Amino acid sequence: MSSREQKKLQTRRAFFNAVLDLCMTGQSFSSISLRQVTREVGVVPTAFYRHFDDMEALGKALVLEELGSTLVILQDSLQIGRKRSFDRQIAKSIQLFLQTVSDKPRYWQFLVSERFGGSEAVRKAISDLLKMHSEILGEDLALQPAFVHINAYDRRLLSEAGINMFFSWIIDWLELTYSEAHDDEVDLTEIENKKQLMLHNCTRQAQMLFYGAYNWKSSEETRLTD
Amino acid sequence: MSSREQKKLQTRRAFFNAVLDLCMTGQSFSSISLRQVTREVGVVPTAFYRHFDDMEALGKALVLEELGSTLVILQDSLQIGRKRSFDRQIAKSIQLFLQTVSDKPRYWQFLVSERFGGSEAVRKAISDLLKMHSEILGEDLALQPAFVHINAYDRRLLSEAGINMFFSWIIDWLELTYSEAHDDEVDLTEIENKKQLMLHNCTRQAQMLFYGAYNWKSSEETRLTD
DNA sequence: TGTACATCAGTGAACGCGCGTTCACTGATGTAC
DNA sequence: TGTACATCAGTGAACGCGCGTTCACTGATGTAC
Repeated sequence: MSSREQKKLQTRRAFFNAVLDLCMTGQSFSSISLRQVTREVGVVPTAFYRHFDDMEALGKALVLEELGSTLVILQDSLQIGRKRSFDRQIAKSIQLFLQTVSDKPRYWQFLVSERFGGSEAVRKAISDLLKMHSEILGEDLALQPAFVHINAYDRRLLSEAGINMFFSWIIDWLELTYSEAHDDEVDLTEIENKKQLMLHNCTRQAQMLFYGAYNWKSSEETRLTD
Repeated sequence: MSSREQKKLQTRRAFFNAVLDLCMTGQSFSSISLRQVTREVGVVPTAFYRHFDDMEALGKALVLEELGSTLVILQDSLQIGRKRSFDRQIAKSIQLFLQTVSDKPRYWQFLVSERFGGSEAVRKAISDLLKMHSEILGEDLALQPAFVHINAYDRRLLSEAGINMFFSWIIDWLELTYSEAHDDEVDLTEIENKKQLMLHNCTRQAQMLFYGAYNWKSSEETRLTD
């Protein structure tokens, strides 16, 4: 790759970073302006068009090129283990997942905030990403002895429900980790206690779901009407 | 109440309606402008300040005054019945819930899209609303024989997980009902089939969670670490 | 290797537009006598 | 009941500002000979 191409790619990544940083200030993607982004990157507004047609294209590219790899974490986290006891493994998985969320807060915050957000293109891109990953995750779940009795279709439903449950925790969890990083006057051990409590609550919620799956009979018909 | 006060209240409600209508066009609340709203209401931009300090205040008031009553539906829907058989009642509850979502699509779309959206005030207001309702719902669940063995704390966690699961379906469900209403060329029976399939999938996901709760032992300790 | 030309990421001025907010106003409704 | 004044929801002009997008440009990097 030529040094010119490298430089261009570097700027492109700077655009992605700028969007993520701006989203961390509390704004949603659809309320961020093209000029704000270029200001953050440190280029003139017109330079934007060397990389993307418009903000929608930038948002879509950000999801496709940067956030896909982030979701791979979900696979590792939700691979409810094969060696440990069932309930311990759930706890460990969630601890792992929340840790990776804390490690890359901007990625997860963006995914959650924009999943049902104002940009059609971004919404669609995230939705497709999640669909793909719940499929993969559904296959992974087959490896866990506790779930072998569930058929592929229902495993897919279980992984979808699991992902949605995991996603529902992210914003509250990130708020805790932010206050840990920024509010100097707050007692750090108090936040640590809150994090432990949240970890405990999340684990119990996940256990309810996965206990249900453990006791699941795929053969049983779902009766919809009277 | 004087006719002048009545007229003012009417305009205030018109502002709420305008926001909901604008949000149905695919925009997020934080990307809607004050002038857009007043245009939709049919008043001059300056009239806005007779009712709200700024857009944040409008958003917050909308949640507090209009959307709280919408969530009461959740109570009725998730009161996993006392007369029916367990699994049939789950199916019926979800059917009921999705029906009410279809009945007031603007309300639910706003709640879901703005729950993790760009306006701090709106986010907080929705979060508080949901917290309150999962508390009420947790108490309601005590009335279901299948859940009496779960302690209050865990019932609260269950209702929270249930609400989050229900919320995760809303956008996909609304997309289905929109295509039913607008895409004339699409086969209506095909959409009806998709809706039935989704109802089926949602029911199975909910059953996994509530089966887990049914088999739950509150006394069992949640072990967090190795 | 050296030269002459092509490419193209980033520049900077300019545009018309919708934005939030100010201000003094109007005229219908409400109130006091 | 009739009159004189107060209230206040909605008006309309005006403001400065940041926006997205256009255009002709610059100068470093890449390519052909």
